Amino acid sequence: MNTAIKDFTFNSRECGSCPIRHRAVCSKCEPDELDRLEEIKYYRTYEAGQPVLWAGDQMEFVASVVSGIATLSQTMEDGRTQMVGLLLPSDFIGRPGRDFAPFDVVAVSDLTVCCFRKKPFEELMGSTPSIGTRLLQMTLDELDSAREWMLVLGRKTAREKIASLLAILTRRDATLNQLTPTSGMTLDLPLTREAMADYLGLTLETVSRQISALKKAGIIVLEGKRHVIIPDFAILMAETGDDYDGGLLA
Amino acid sequence: MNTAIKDFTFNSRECGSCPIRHRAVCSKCEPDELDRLEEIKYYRTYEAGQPVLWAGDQMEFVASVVSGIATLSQTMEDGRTQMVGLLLPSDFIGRPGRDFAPFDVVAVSDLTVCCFRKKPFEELMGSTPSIGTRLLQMTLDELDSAREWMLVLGRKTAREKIASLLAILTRRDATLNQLTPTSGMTLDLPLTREAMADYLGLTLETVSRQISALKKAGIIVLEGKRHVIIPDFAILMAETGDDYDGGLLA
DNA sequence: GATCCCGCTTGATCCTGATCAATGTTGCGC
DNA sequence: GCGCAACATTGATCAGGATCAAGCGGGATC
Repeated sequence: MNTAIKDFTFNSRECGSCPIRHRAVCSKCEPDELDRLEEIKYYRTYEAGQPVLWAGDQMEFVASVVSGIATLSQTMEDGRTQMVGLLLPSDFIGRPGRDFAPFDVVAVSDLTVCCFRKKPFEELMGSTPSIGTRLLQMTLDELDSAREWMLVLGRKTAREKIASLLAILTRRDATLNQLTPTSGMTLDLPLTREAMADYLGLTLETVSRQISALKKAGIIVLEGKRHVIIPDFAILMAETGDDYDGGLLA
Repeated sequence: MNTAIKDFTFNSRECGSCPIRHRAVCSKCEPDELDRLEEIKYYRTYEAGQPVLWAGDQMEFVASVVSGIATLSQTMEDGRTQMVGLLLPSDFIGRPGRDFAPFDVVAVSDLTVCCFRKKPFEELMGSTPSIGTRLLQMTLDELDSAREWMLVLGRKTAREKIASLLAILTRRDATLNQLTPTSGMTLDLPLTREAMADYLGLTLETVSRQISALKKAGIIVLEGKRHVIIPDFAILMAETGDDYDGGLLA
């Protein structure tokens, strides 16, 4: 049985120590399978606002976000849209074994993705079980996040929704940059008010009002429209409605 | 490479032709790996209302629903709860590679599950890539359903939510029983009004009112509280807000 | 510097679904 | 058959967030 690649994912940045949290194709791992990944690898860039995939499109690659941000969303005929996922650096795009994209993928900022041609990637997956295992773990993570988000959408108030979003973005940011502070955190909002609304199942006016309310309450400090300072992360967490035991990664 | 088991899942009912939609461990497939599955297999039954797993519990098995219905849900400290999944016969419970249950699993009706001890199952998975591939596909399916449900929770009106739920339950029922009609369908609601409310992010009163409204509009016919007749599935679909092209499995 | 546009904020009002409350229905144990 | 409990329906009122509308601020373009 082939276990050449022991740990990795599909992002090719920062391959120093191949930690799981980097989810990086690690050039230090095992050379032979990696060479095959390298062969089928290429980069793509998108400008802010550009679509990457429309729901129903044929997918001829799987990919990993290298830099920038994309959204995964669904739109009804009458224009109501719901974001179903936020793709940040190290996130995976694509479905091995599926031919068509199930949701719209749109670049929100300038975006670079590291693509692997789908056919050969699937073949490699078939011969390297650890890739499948890794992908299963990542998919289970995504499934858990999606289900947690269902609680936010179905049961939380507007204020709790905003607090939850800020908390999640702050956490993702901190783990990506390997920070572990608990207070005095900072966050550059990657989304417009409208995009936040689409993520939270609200209108942009409500988003704006609730952000103002959190600001007035001193729970966040705004510098400009997008730069958020969080004086005390625990206080923000208290607004989410979730129980919180103190760690950043609770 | 080991490909003994070509297609299967983890339910052991109706193994006649081993179609993907049965998701059955098919005793007609390949004997050697199946024997190993049989070795680590056992059944459990739960009464209606009984918990199967609480979030945070150690999981020592993975399982597949044989008969009955269970729910996957999350509850906030103040009691607000959100259902994040409905487990019907053939659905899979468990996370290979994870030790703790992420959500509550509760039997809604009398429930029988077919369990596999987790450790040996994971070992079998490691040596039989097709199991991992199959599980990845199933997990991707669940992820897509979860994301579709996010649109329901975030953007649909109460009436659309009810219609969506009825449509989904009807479809699942039809595919499980291999029916392919398009009209004159019938559905026995497996859920109380409260459970429906928890699934849809509504209150039970709103669920009741909207069901009455659909009844008054002739979109559904009720016999008793739980038995629903759907005179025209397309008309029901029109109430969901989704686009619908005519097939039952659109 | 003037203008425009986009993203955002704020205000006034409306409406959907929540909440509170009473009543109805069904099934079960006795 | 009676009483009880769980489930369900219906009504009255309330409130949170949507909708409609006006205006602000800052960056890009001319």
